[in-house]
Amino acid sequence: MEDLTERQKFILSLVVHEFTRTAAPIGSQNLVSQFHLDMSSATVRNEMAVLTERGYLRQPHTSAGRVPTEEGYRYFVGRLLRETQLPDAARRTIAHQFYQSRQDVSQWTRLAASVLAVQSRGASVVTAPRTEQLQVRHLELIATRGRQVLLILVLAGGEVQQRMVLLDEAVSQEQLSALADRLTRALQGLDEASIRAQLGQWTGLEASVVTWVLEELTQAETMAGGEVYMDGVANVLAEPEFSGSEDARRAIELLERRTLLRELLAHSALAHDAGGVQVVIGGEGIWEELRPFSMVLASYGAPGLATGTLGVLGPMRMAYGRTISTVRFLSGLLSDLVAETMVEEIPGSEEVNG
Amino acid sequence: MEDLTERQKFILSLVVHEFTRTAAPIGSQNLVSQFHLDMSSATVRNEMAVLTERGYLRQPHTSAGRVPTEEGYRYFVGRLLRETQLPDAARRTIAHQFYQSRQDVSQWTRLAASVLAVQSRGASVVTAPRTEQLQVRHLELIATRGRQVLLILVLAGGEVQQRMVLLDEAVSQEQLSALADRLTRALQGLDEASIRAQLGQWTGLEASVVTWVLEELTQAETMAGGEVYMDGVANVLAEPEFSGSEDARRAIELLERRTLLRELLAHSALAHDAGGVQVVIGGEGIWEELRPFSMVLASYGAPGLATGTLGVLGPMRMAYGRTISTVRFLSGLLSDLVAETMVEEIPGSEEVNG
DNA sequence: TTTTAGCACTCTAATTAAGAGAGTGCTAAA
DNA sequence: TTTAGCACTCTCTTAATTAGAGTGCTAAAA
Repeated sequence: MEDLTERQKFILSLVVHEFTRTAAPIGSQNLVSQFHLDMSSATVRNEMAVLTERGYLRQPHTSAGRVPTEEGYRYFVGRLLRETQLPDAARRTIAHQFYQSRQDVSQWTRLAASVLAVQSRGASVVTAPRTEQLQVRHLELIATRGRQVLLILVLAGGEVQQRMVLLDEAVSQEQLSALADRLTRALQGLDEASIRAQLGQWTGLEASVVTWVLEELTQAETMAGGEVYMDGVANVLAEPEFSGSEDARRAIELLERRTLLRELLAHSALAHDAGGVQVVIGGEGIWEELRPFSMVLASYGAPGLATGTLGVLGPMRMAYGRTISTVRFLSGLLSDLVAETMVEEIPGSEEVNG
Repeated sequence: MEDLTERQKFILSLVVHEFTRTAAPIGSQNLVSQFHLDMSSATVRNEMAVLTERGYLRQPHTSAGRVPTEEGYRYFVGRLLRETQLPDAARRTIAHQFYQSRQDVSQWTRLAASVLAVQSRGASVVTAPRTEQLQVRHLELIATRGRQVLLILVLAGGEVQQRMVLLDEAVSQEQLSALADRLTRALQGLDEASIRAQLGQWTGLEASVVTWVLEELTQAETMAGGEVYMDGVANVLAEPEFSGSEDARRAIELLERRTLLRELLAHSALAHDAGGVQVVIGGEGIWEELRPFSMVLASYGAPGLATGTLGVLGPMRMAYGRTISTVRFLSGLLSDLVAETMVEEIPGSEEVNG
């Protein structure tokens, strides 16, 4: 099948833009007067007929204007949308906000969710950065009261896990510190499997602590994705097509399940890829609950170090241009922050010794 | 003004219950046949007229059934609702779930939000437990790469703050550990003000670290309330009176602001208190956005140790009985967990020394 | 004095009918 | 290839009608 003519592409773009703005079907007349096109409405109608036949537009009913189909949006995003950058002013403002909360990783994700929600006017979801490879970097035991001890486990990548444990007998802080030091040296750089393999070499109190460390690693593993921050859920409800529909409720349920991003990325091959940013339009036939929605998502972070995901859920008629550029910008910004701030390879950490 | 007769109270209860169930105005006929009352609809009508005059019921329009007013709900919650307990089975199930994630504080709050949302069929908000008095318990410095060091600050109460800092020059892990140990001894049990008072006595690297600790304390202070977990937002949208109304969107916006619980508790004197559980009905004339909603909330934790808040947002016609008993039960459960697991007074922590 | 049957009255929500408006596809001319 | 003209289609709005639920009042019964 031959490609669309330039004029057809142009009209498709106009319909997508206008529908994004008004959420109402677009008629030929409307389009001509709105954009002062130097062709007649009949010509536009003919082109629209072609676009409809090709499956890029559809009519809600015989005598209504046109609305983009899922395929129409895909064509638009994949071939008509030119790469845009976030305005410089916006970039600077956002970067400044992040600069101010540079020290606190958990703030990033919250801030990213907030910025994303505001810029895209959709619901945003951001997962905290975390290492895929869960290795022990450091552990610490802190006496609290009697036999209760706080176990702090720092993973490669800087993630900190904490847990209260109950010893068989009371142990002084000095002894705990020495024990933690010994175990840190022994376990540093090891992942769950390696530690499990040498579990037999420990006895008594040490064995207990190592077991707890293993449990903590397992739990960190299964928690897969870590903290999830959401923002702008109310934005979705503000869209006219969702006010008072079941769709919005189901979408929010989906977001609340917290597994959505992971599932989507697992199937990411299916989505359209716009320079590292994935666009999932209308659930791509796989996620039935997402049918009236689109999602724009991207991973961020440094591979092998720590990675996370950020995404936006919005109506299918979302402003893809702005949303994609925001997601791309934030993804880059967060990647930089991860690279700057996160812990790097363990062997090199002792480069200055004594 | 003399009090309501028993029969009037009874009818008010029935109206509240029935309206909670159906969300439609309740007529006298309806009520008689529904509950096989041994009085005529005319009698019920007369009593309803009294209740309406007293301000406990109202009619959406002249020829409609009755609906409880805010005052009606207040009377119901305050004087008619008898204290109920969550069924034993439910209590056991919930306690078991918490038992399984006993070790991880951040899991509690998430789990509490989930349980609360399911049981109350509303939107739940839970803040993580935290100490009001921010005192240093322990600090740790972990070398990562070059001059980058991970500063871990454990507060009294067990809360852990982490932060990446950049030293002026590279320092070995041994030196960092010694430094952390020195500073832990010096700062242990002190709050922000005390540390700030003796800031002058530190110099060089130590002064830097102490400054970072102070910054971290300040930040922990301003974050007031710590992490906020939400669940069941979609439940609110499922209620018939909110499907397709602005109200639901505004309520969700309110929840997303994350300051709601704090504001509500600050005014808690205004709300009705049902055995430690606060019930805020229809915004109590203060929170305009909450007008069509009610909230049931409670604090939990051990005073002076660590406290948090949990609450439910639902329609004004929510099932107060079940919601209140769930909130009360969870509040108790979380309090127990905090008391069991959290760190206690610092001076006693060295009871077994060497 | 309290309760209840009877009844006229009121207001909403659902149903139907009519018409305006927007937009289309087709035909034939430019 | 484009465009003016036109009949046609379908939805959305408005108005009118009706069915139904529920009320308040009155007068009789308990």
